[in-house]
Amino acid sequence: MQTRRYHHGDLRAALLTRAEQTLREKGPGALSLRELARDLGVSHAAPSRHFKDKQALLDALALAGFDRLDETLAASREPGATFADRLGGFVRAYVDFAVANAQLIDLMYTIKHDPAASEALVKAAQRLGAMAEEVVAEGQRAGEVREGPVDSIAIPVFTTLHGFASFAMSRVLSPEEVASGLDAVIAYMLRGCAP
Amino acid sequence: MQTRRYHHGDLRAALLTRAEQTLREKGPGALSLRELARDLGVSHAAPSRHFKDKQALLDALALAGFDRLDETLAASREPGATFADRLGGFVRAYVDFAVANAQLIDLMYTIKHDPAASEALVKAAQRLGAMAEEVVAEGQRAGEVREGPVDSIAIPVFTTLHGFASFAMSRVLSPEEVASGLDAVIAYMLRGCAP
DNA sequence: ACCTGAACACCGTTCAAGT
DNA sequence: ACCTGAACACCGTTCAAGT
Repeated sequence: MQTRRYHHGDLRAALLTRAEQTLREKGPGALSLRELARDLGVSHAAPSRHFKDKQALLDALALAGFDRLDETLAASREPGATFADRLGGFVRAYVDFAVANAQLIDLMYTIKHDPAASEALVKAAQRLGAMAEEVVAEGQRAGEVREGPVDSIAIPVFTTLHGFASFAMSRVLSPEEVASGLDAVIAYMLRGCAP
Repeated sequence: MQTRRYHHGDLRAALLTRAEQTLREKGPGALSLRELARDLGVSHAAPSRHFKDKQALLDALALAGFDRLDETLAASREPGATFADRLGGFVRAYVDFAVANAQLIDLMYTIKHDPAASEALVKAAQRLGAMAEEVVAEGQRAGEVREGPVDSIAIPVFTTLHGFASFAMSRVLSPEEVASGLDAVIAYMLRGCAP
């Protein structure tokens, strides 16, 4: 018989943590504010103090996802390496994250189709694009990537990366195709980038 | 004062048509079986005769989307042309469809993350992959595409295509980036395919 | 065969009221 | 400041009953 504490401490953070957990385990359809509140031992109206509506919670979740992906990608950087290694590392880090956080990645990217999507999310996605751009630009500086407008190479590269990750998360590609396909994809990207 | 007819004629088809319309106009969040039934002048329980639950309707919608995309791509085939033209045509047709049917494409591909996703949907997506594979294989036969396992080229190509379409639908790429980026992407794909 | 109407167990959101 | 409890207007799904 546990007494319900009046204050939760940090309900906002608790909501986000729990929400991501059920997103991962039961999918986006199973995400309910009321159930979240129940799980955390709080009244069903309590979440509204921290998120003005359900969409606001989803946005916060997606934004946190972008932040974590950013960190993951930044941590995978290998400054000294060759372009092939740098690109390969970037791609593997992105795909690994996508596979490990399929539902979250999906939330991060599908939210933007909504006309009312928050500007912050679009910016977060564009930050990732900028990171890919940087990898390509450094390759150009080193003479390992063909010359020309960075975007004419960075956009195709990021596009391939995201598409592969997207297929890897879904069942369009089997796990074996993902495993064996990754090297082929990286080789193909390198051909597309070569001078 | 219109009387409600008892039979609807073809309620199933009417439900699908109306559902796709509201999906397009108001997004997936606004799709409700009860509202659909109301719009069609039928009781809220009537749809259950034709779709066992909401997911079944969404699956049918996605499946119809794959069929239409298939037709669109098949219609864009130019058998006599060079590989570059054939690939370019395929890519443009896919991207155009994606931009014109953003919410639908999203539904088509996100549904598969659901563990309970219908096998038919996965197969439909794989049919598209097979079409891309065919374009690449024909390019190989003509000596315009590098040799090796078809998948080692077809998967990267389809992956790039889907990723670009996905970014084009969302707001990661601005409309200008999409317009100007398409040619760059096709050129990059061709470099990745070149012998 | 196809649909209705009522019922059930859920939602998200709002708002006075409590501490 | 933060939370509760009740209220409102919605959902999806099921099932006896109607035609």
